[in-house]
Amino acid sequence: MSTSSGVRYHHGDLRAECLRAALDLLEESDEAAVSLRAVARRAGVSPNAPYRHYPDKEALLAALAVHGFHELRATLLAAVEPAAAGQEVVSLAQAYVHYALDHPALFRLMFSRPCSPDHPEVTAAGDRTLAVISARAGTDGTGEPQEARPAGWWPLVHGLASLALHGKLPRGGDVRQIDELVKDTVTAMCGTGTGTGTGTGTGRS
Amino acid sequence: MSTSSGVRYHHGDLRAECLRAALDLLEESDEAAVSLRAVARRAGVSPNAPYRHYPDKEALLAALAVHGFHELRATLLAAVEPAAAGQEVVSLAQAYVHYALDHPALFRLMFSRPCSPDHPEVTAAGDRTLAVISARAGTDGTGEPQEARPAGWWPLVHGLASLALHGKLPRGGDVRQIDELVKDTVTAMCGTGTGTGTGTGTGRS
DNA sequence: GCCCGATGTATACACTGCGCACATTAGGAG
DNA sequence: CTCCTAATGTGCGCAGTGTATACATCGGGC
Repeated sequence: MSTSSGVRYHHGDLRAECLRAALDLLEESDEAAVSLRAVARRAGVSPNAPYRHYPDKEALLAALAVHGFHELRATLLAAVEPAAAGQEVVSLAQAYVHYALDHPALFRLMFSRPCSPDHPEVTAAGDRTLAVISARAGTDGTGEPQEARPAGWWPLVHGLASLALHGKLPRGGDVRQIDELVKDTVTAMCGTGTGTGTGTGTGRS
Repeated sequence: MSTSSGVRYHHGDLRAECLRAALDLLEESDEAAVSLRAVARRAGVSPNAPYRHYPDKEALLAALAVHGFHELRATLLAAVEPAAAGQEVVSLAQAYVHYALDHPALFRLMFSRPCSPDHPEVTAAGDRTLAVISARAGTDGTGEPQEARPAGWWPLVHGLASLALHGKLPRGGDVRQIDELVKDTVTAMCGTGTGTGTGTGTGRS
């Protein structure tokens, strides 16, 4: 179904299309559904065509992880920008957990295997995201940093995300209640005094 | 290599042997290495023999997870028993992280996929372990509970374990330094005043 | 002594990752 | 315009996997 019909032999941008297809497969089911053949099928291309752009399956998964880290970073940046002073730790935490819940398979893929030895791109993308997390907010004009995130902030929030993904957090799977739980836990553990109502969430679905 | 030689046709306890073989494969490499055929090979048995005891691969993995939760529970109980008063949160946390680092593939398997809908045994085993975590210590004779673990304790420690497994914790991969980092983080976030020297660890290798 | 259910084997099929040779195309040199 | 070359995609094949089905073998009850 390719060479004799009018279908173009060259795809144009198969590399990007493979990423898209793999992401779709991830969202639709889970990592097990991401096979190079399924990706090729979805791109309307021969089973081995993706190998021209990704040397092996690990490379495709690594590219997916990189994409995820970029997206997570953007989400965190978007969440921290309009945050009211003093609510930054909560907004960031909620955005982090939201991202995990919105992209469960991708989030698991990003943190599943040790990334150190292989694929430096993944490590780099992860570190760039981590920089957003560990950075203190810039000065807000008064000259003093808006808020400092304690050293345990990331482990706490990452644990909340992982356990929420695993379904082991109380309050079932409702997003609003998980939002509230994240807010309560983070404020309690990080000692932010301002506690007014439910967090506003971060705009992500 | 089976029916005509003197080798016994029936294995005796293949169910347990499959579990052992699968655990060995997990420790030697990772979850990807656990195939039913490899398990059967290692048990010296036909490729399809395990299906007599586990209806499909998921069932085997679920049994592995159950085993892991039991083992983790025992480890936590062992760690909490000889703990000095006021050091319980730290000892438990270190034991939890140690278990993750000692059995990386199994730990990931235990928390990889949402366990709610399928395999109630896994959920039950996980909840029994969770009970050890969330329970307050019994009275120590004086009538007052030794220590209360705050609500965010588990997410924090689970996050520490996950990130340590992922290689994203500072201090490289050295166990002693991770021990100290866990101790520092947990005491800082959970507000336990007693801070004397490095934690003793929990006796696990 | 004989039969039956439990246990393990044999065979088969679809699917996967991946290596190899080949076909097709785009784009520049003449 | 023609031809050559490298990038890109196809076809085919191999080994390994999960799983279904039919068959062989064993141990315990009548």
